[in-house]
Amino acid sequence: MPKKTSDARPSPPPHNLRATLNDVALQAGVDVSTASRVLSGDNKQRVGQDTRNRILEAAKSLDYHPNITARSLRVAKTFSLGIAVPQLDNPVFSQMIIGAERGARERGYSLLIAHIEEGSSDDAAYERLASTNRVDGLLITTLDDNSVVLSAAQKARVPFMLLNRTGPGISNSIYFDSNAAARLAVEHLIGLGHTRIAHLSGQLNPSTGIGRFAGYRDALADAGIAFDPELVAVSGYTIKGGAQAMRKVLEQAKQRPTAVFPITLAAAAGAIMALQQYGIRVPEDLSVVTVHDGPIAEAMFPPLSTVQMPVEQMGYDGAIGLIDLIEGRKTTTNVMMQPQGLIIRGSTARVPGAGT
Amino acid sequence: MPKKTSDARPSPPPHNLRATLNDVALQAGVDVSTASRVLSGDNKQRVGQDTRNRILEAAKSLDYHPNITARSLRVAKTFSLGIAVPQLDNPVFSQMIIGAERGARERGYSLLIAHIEEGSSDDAAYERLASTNRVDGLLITTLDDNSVVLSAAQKARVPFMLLNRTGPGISNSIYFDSNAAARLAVEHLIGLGHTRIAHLSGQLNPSTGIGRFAGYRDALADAGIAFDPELVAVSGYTIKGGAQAMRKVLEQAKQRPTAVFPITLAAAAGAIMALQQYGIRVPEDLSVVTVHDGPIAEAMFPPLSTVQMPVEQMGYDGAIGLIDLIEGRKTTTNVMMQPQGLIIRGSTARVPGAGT
DNA sequence: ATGAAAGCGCTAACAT
DNA sequence: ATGTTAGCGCTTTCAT
Repeated sequence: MPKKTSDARPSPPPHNLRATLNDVALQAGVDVSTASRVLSGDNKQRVGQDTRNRILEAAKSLDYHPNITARSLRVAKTFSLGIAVPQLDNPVFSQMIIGAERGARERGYSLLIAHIEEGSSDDAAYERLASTNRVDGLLITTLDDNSVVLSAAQKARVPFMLLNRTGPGISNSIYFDSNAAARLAVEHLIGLGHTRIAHLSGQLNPSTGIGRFAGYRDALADAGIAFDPELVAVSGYTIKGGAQAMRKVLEQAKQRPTAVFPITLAAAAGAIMALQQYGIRVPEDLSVVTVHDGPIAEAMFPPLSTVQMPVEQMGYDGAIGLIDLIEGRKTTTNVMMQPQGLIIRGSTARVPGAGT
Repeated sequence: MPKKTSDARPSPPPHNLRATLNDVALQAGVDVSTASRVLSGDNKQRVGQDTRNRILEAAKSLDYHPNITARSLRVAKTFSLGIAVPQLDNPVFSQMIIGAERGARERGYSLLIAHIEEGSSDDAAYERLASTNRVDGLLITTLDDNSVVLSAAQKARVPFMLLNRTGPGISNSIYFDSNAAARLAVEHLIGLGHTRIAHLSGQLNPSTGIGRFAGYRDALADAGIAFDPELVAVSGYTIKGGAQAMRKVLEQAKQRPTAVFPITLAAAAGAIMALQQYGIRVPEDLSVVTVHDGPIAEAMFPPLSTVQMPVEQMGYDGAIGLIDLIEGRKTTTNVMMQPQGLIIRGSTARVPGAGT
């Protein structure tokens, strides 16, 4: 019985559409420019306390939300960041995204993701994001060598930031001290009395692969342990690669190692599979430690001892740094993050036959 | 010495800024509306072959890329989709995102992600995405009950699609036949001669939890195996929950089960950890099978037998369906996906003491 | 302190 | 088949 549209009703959306700044201005009895001054967030604009209140009130009563598209057009910024990842189902990248999303959100930006399909060139993903003017900046991650990505990023003509990598000529990156992380891992093994320590190494990526390998060698050298090339095999960054490399080491080494340091969580998972095939017990017969304390480290059996890697933090800092870049607060940021520590779980033990 | 700005130079970006439609029109000697007709993709616009070519050529020579923000403002669409996920480092969600991103991209949309922080209400994430007019539609995933999410989505006032869930009053969803998947898993065990089959069940989510539990009971009933409540414990969807539930079953059951069907990959990982603590061998003493063939299924020891779940496909179909909704080609889509099959790996074997 | 007016780059009537 | 015009919602000089 109550007529739906009677007289002055303060029903939030006046029409079916969303309220615009103009609607707010009308209702507050001011000009839209004044409303803008109040509502644009830039609250250092001088507006009378009284009018300001009226505008705020009107906005609330109309459930006003700025149309970010219009604002973007006007100020020539999209307020969004793009992140391109090669594999989404890799804890390193998902954690990075979590961090980046948080950073972006805190600064009022959105995060747009692009998945770089296996096989398609990286260029495609960056072009997609940047050339259509969808993003103000790019967060760049890659498994491959930097060169490809770099040229793609240049082409994009927006500021960009390299995540988990750096390199010559890179003016913006946030990366990890892989060398220090490797040392931490290997020194842990050495501290447990191990001397025959294998390494399953990376190859594709200079930054991670070389850094961790160097840390491994340095730690051995510092402890006066001779480097034995038979104890090293290239695993890359996959489970399968880890398993293959582990088998290779077991077969090529005249004297079996008592510990292994696989370059990543994935390689470690593969290594443990291989060990179990051989009937080698972890950690009784052989200790395993790796870098990156991702969620599956806890889920494996035995739970893996790992060096903590601030992956989410890298994503967060990357986003913040990129925004600083975009907004002109900085022109260059190269930050190396340190490993946060060692989490000792069940995969490492004293060298067999060493007493307590 | 060469003057920077001499006469007609075809250097791609005329100024430091990007070329606009106007630049293209100028260079082609046509009006911007004509250029728009050619370049807006809507190529069923009638434009003379000759002018069309000139415009295309000009666009290429200027390296023109449409400003999507301006287009968005004009047509009142953002050409982007939002997806809100509760956990990014869960293979279910990462695979869904991969699929959704692919679907969106194929249709010229971008995918914007929002991470629902633990503790913060889901509302916040949806509001963030939708109320600032950043997205044309929402892909909704949740671990919790639907009700919360639903109200949040309504508030968002954009079309939305539920992923991996459905419910009464939901007009758009794409979900999984959990019942059938559970049957497949349990029938596999029954086929191997098992009769004492435990189940680690969900609880939080009606759709997944109830469906899989029902499939478990149905499969038992069909095989004439009596349901034994002692063999069931609630695990939820985490590793820790899986381990606890497994322990509970082992302790409460008068006669130990010979097989277990944990509700998810995470629960299965936890269960296996618990079994290893008890010195129970998989699969010699006890078989394990679960649903969702995520990447860690292969990485575990023993590699897990699982029912394949089309997670990525759900993401893809969800995105496509949502876009159909947005563009008015459909008004309702409720699709139930079927399990794709059973992958038998090393975690299931014939019941102990049954001969070949 | 506030209003008037212009314009970001694009698309879509409405001419012609 | 192509040009003219208006305007999406907002911010930002420039006046007052």
